[in-house]
Amino acid sequence: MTSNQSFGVAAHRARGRPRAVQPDTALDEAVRVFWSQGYEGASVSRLSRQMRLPKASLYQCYGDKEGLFLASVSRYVDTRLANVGQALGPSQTLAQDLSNFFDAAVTLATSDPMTRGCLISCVLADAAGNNPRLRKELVARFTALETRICERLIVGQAELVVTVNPETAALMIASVARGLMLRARADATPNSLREVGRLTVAMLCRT
Amino acid sequence: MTSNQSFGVAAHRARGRPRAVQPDTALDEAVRVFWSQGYEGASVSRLSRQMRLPKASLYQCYGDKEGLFLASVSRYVDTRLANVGQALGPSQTLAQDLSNFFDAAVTLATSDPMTRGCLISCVLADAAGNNPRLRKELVARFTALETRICERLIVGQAELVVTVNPETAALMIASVARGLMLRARADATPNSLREVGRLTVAMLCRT
DNA sequence: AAATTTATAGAATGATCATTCTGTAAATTA
DNA sequence: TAATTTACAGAATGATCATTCTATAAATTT
Repeated sequence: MTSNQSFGVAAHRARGRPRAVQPDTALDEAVRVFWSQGYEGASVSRLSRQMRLPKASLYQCYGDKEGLFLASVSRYVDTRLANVGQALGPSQTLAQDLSNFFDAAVTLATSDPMTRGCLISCVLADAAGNNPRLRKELVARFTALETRICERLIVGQAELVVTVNPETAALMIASVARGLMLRARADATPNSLREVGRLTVAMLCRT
Repeated sequence: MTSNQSFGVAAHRARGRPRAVQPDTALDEAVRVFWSQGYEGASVSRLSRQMRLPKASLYQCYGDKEGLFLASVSRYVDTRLANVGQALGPSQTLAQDLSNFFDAAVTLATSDPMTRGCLISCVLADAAGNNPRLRKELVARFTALETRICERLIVGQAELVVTVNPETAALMIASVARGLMLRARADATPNSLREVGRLTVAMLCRT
């Protein structure tokens, strides 16, 4: 009994020779290559080899290197950053949710020495310097996180120490998180970074 | 009456044909190229052209591209980051010095649209992913700032809201500053970033 | 003035870059 | 089974990469 390979219930298999690897699995490898090598530093040859996807198929799927990178960023957001955002809840107190948020970010940025830091804060931010499309992508990703944090702050506004502007506080929290991602790129210990998260929460929330 | 070209009073001019451009002037241009293009994204041909320094002279001076980049980072620290660190004083209250520090960082990161963000936080951090020497440089530059902030906090410890660990607070302040640099890379307005600095200071210092 | 020294301008080099092409393999459809 | 469709494996392409070489220019020293 063969599986239907995640197609819909009544879907037929696509015509032609099937792919040797699942596109999502291949993208996970692309994420790792870009994350460690940077956008310009990652060669298509290396990407193709590590993804185990032939160059012709790679260009068929993603158009060009920039398209592959943008797909990798999306995959990274969906698979690696998803639980960082989910930690914001609201599920517990604001202080607890924010602590979980920082802890999840630190764990993501420090768990694998080959992929330290954050694909967005460390790699996309560099590539955004001279590439309008990548800069637009960076703006979108940054704004999305700030909006998410801001909404959580508004829900729990009574738990904030003083009447701060939620938008400014959200940008401040996002800035701390991004600073931690950067610091993780440079051999910081997870514990030292977690302490920064705890301090930030302690200063923002009522005891 | 010819100047002695910034050599010592009794120094003789060096033998051989003199350079067409001052090395420091050339380095300022290299800083701009790396800052906007990234380390891997900046080609030696472009660097040579924009520095108006022939490739042969470039290699004679700096060894290779990595050496030129490290020299550019040093130049950037000395010329662009100097006043950011100096803003920490101590010259006024802790709150005022920290505010000036954040403001100087924001001004640096937003004043020229061709060179948004920070050469260290946005460019060196990316290149540090797979290059041990550049990672070591990143660690050194990051640590230097944190040490500088920590010393300032210890001097003004009485002005902090509560008894916080100065090292953790220093890392937190540095993280906010780096997060602001990243956000500046993505079209943030100077004012929104300055507000984050003000909020951070307000939370850390006694009114 | 002749010899020496260093920089210049730009061509040359070999490697690697992103991208495309060629021929074959593996699937579906008729 | 024959025709069609899509992917595979890897060579080919032309551009660009970092780096070096060649020949000449501009300075100092003797």
